[in-house]
Amino acid sequence: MPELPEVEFAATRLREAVAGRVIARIDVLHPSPRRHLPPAARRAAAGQAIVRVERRAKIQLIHLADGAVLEVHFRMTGDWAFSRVGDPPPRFERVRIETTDGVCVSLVDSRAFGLMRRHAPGALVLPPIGPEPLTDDFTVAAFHTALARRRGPIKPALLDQKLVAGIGNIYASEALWEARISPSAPAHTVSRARVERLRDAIRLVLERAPAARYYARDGAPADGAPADGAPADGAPADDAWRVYGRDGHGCHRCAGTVTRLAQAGRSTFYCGRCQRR
DNA sequence: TGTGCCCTGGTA
DNA sequence: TACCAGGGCACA
Repeated sequence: MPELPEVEFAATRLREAVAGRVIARIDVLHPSPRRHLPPAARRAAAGQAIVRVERRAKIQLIHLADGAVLEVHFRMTGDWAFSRVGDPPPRFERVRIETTDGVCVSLVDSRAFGLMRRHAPGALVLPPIGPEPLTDDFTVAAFHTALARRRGPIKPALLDQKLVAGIGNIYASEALWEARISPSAPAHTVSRARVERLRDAIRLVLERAPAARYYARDGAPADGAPADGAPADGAPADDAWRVYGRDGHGCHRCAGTVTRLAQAGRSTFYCGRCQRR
């Protein structure tokens, strides 16, 4: 699941592949017009140079020379695949961007949850997004204040991008485990000291994540990723996570057992022995 | 604030 | 063959 480190890695690869090049054409290979660019948006983007690629939370923004912006969200299984025009298309290709000098960038997305849309020049509006967790903007004071306003359990709160940018279901479980906080703890009851621990834990799990661990779903390593690391089937190495997906296994820290819990329709994994409310 | 929906490959 | 996974959005 691409979370912040993986999206950062993807944006970097995209930047290196296409910055300065000119879009020749964009093809959509999935029938969902709501998720991908309609014909008028594709026509408008053709002929435009790509001037900049940036990332905000899990959103990638491709800035074009005319001021328009292509917004891309990988959701669950999206990734970039890079090739040359004329090469066979990668598996699960949903959108294909070709440049005038023959570079081909494919949005590959096995579950087709991903999103690409065009914002007209000057019309870019992003949803409210909280601070980037690896920057100085992510302060304990602001994080504590935001959590204090939440009445529900803390784990679903961490998934709220308005609270902090880029945390997904996996790293939410991992960070709470690192901070020894129960995912069921009411967000507003978590003390400032524990919020600080959680802030540090979020940074730890994000910084520890080797971005290259995220692999394209077609089984091939993402372009530019080292050959070592995760298995080629896209799954994380067995020991990649401290708690995520380890339901029924022993806690890595204490004698407890990892338990799965459903919160807001998402799986949460935690140790009931060393993670306290 | 919680639930259901989108979507489809992989798994039981 | 049915079910599960998940990010973000609309809705109750």
